[in-house]
Amino acid sequence: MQEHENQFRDFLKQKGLKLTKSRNLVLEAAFKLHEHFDAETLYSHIRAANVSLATVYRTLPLLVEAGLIQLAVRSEGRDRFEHILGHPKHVHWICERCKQVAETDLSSLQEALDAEAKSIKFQIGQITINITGLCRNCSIDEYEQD
Amino acid sequence: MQEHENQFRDFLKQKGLKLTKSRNLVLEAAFKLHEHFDAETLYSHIRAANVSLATVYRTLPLLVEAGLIQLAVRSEGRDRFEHILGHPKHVHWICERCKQVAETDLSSLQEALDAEAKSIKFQIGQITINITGLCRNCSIDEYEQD
DNA sequence: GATCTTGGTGCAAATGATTCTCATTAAGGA
DNA sequence: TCCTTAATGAGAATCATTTGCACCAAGATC
Repeated sequence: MQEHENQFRDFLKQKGLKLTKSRNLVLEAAFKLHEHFDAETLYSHIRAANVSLATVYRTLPLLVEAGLIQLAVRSEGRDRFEHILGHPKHVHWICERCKQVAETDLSSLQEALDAEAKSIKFQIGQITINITGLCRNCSIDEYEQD
Repeated sequence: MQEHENQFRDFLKQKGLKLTKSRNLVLEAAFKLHEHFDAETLYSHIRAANVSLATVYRTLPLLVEAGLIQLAVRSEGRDRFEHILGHPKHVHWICERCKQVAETDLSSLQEALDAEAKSIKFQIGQITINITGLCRNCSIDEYEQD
């Protein structure tokens, strides 16, 4: 039994919800997939087990609420998630040109954010820091091609 | 002539695009509206001038590319923008309960971000920092009601 | 300022991610 | 095992955003 399964089970019980076969499959698939995934991708991995796309969409918010995954980026009209458990908070560096997403540690910012939150008495849930611009390779290309 | 009008004109010229009446109306409306606005709201302010919703949707990305506005938050399925010009970068504190969005200064984080960017050689375009959680009032309510 | 080239516009239809409806099924406590 | 109630699959519905198209208007050129 993995840690995320326990956490999901506890979350559901506490909310009076049921741990079903489909929900478990969504959870497992989410944790097997790499960093970023969208509903459709998740679905493609478990449709064979007769889990419907609707159920995927219904389960995703539960996983978010349970603190297991988080909305990472919205790209090309689709929501992309990533798992949080065992994956420390981080900054996303999104290249506008090649669309690649790099990540860096958040710790150097954490302190300042906590102080800010304290002063306005805000209870922090999720932190999303996305920076768009040009990655190293693409900013070199700009010089050469434009 | 306002500064944002000049900036938009220059941007369009540089891209070989035309400054049309409709585009100007979209720009003006965007800068007249308060902080956050969505396409539909913008449209409601200029539809009387026979500007179509499609044109609003077509112009918004141009304003973003011109560095005049930026996607602030996606909320309730809709994209919400805000103008950047004369509006320093900031952090959004989004309450999950009452949906209100507060803003605070970004300067305490700027230095750390710049250092990070430098070390991975990333050319920063836009910075989006959204924090979800509970605002002061709503976290008080939680105690009382749950 | 007339002409011409090319992009822009309004309108309506299309798209596509996400949500909802509903009849049926299955957790999980008693 | 039974029973209550939430969950599910399938497909229809929703709704923000995009697109196709026939007509229009910037703005450069003469």
